[in-house]
Amino acid sequence: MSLIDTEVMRGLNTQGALSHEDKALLLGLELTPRYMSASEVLWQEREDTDQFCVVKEGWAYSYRNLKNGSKQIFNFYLPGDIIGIRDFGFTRRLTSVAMINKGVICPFSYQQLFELFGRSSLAVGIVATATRQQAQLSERLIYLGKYSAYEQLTHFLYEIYLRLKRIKAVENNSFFMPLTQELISDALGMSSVHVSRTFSMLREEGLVIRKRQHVMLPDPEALARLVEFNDSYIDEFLPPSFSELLKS
Amino acid sequence: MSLIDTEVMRGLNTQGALSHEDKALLLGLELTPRYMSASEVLWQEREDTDQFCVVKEGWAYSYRNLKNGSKQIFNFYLPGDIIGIRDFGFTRRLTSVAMINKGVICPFSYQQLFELFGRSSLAVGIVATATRQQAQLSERLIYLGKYSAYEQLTHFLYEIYLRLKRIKAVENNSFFMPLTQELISDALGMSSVHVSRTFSMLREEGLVIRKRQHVMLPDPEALARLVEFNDSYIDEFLPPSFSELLKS
DNA sequence: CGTAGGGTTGAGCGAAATCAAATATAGTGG
DNA sequence: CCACTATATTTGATTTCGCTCAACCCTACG
Repeated sequence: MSLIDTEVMRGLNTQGALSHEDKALLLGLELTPRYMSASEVLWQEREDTDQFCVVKEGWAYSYRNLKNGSKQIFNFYLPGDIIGIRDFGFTRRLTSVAMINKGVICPFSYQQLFELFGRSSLAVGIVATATRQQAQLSERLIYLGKYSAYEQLTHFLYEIYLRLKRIKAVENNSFFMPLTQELISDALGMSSVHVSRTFSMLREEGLVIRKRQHVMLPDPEALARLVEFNDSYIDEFLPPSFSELLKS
Repeated sequence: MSLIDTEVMRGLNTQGALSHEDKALLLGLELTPRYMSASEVLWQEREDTDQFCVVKEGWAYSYRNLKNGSKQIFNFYLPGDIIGIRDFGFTRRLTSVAMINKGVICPFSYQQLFELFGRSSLAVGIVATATRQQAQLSERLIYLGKYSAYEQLTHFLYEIYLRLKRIKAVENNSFFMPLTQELISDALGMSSVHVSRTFSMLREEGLVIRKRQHVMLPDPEALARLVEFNDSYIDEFLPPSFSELLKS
């Protein structure tokens, strides 16, 4: 999974906004693969910020260890996602990042990112990518604040499903999800015990079948209807006007 | 309060990264003031996205009306803040935005933003601004997920205090805060009744004195210690290396 | 002086946390 | 291939935080 295949960059590309040099620059970010083992830490909170990463394979997550001993997970990163944009503009890492399972990442430097900024289209692409991450976070925030555990977990599973579908990692409504209930609980701000109970409810209703790391959603759209899932933050295209604006 | 006075842009400027043209472009965003009354709506969720705003005076907030009748507030915008970056890269608004009290905003167009992207320094500035907003949101998320109402409100008040201090709107540890407890409750994901109770606790402990729209924190740092406030996401400078990278 | 929009206070309830114990299941080395 | 271990998951019992409902109070303002 390459950056160039992400929603945002594909959008720019089909709008004809990416030159050969642009694409070359983008691909240049992914030349130095690094093989990561499960649980390996990419960086810790408060370390100096000096690079970003593209996930090529495997899942990663960003988190903060809290003073009360628990842990808050912010994001799960799937193949094709950029890790570290959140820290752009800060000298130190705001969160730690670690792999969930083994995988491959491609680190790239601030310098390389700045080269992208020299090209409007790519600057636009980066900002759009960053705001999409932010939009994802915002949706999570809604569910944390105002909805029940049941609705939260439902929303979470459907979001993962959509994101995986976009990168062609869903087959027959089934997908691989290397998350423990503990990890899910740290992301959703609930106890792992309650995650288990909530999974049981979903299972009894025939909405979610989960066997260790394999999840099947017999009727994904049923989940979406349950929580009135607003998929625009994941699925929407770039505004068509971007191509016009980039030409001027 | 102008964009050019924000932390991020001042940082770039003192690093010598902003040319005269850059500054002119920035100031050009603030040429068309629009006077807004209290509660006036800037835009609604799902409307076409065609502009951004800088807040010159007054407070605004972004929110989503939820299917269960409640409302989730994402951000409060203070003078100097940019509204709408969250929607960049989407064709429709992800959230509604409205004024809290009366004020002045300066709208600017996508076209104008794209002109900024033609200049690396400003593109960097915009991304840094966007990620700072995201960082703010992330901190909120932590408190929503893992901390008690008491800790949440404490954190919230200290954050507002810090943001106001940065724009010189704090005097003698006192500041003007045009928020009802209802608005606060919609931001923090708790009931307004419980916000009231929590304010009472803070009052009894002598940590917060609140009279209508005026708040005084006798000992702000005491609040910060209570929640181990990590102020890097508000107060930290841009990485010094930015100036080097922008030259190349 | 009356009213309306905040804010405060009390009582009862419920969702989810915590604590604790019992079961899977995957991996490991022998 | 099996026994053993560590890690996940499930289930039950109890507690707690914060919600809801309801009444009441305050104060700014026409």
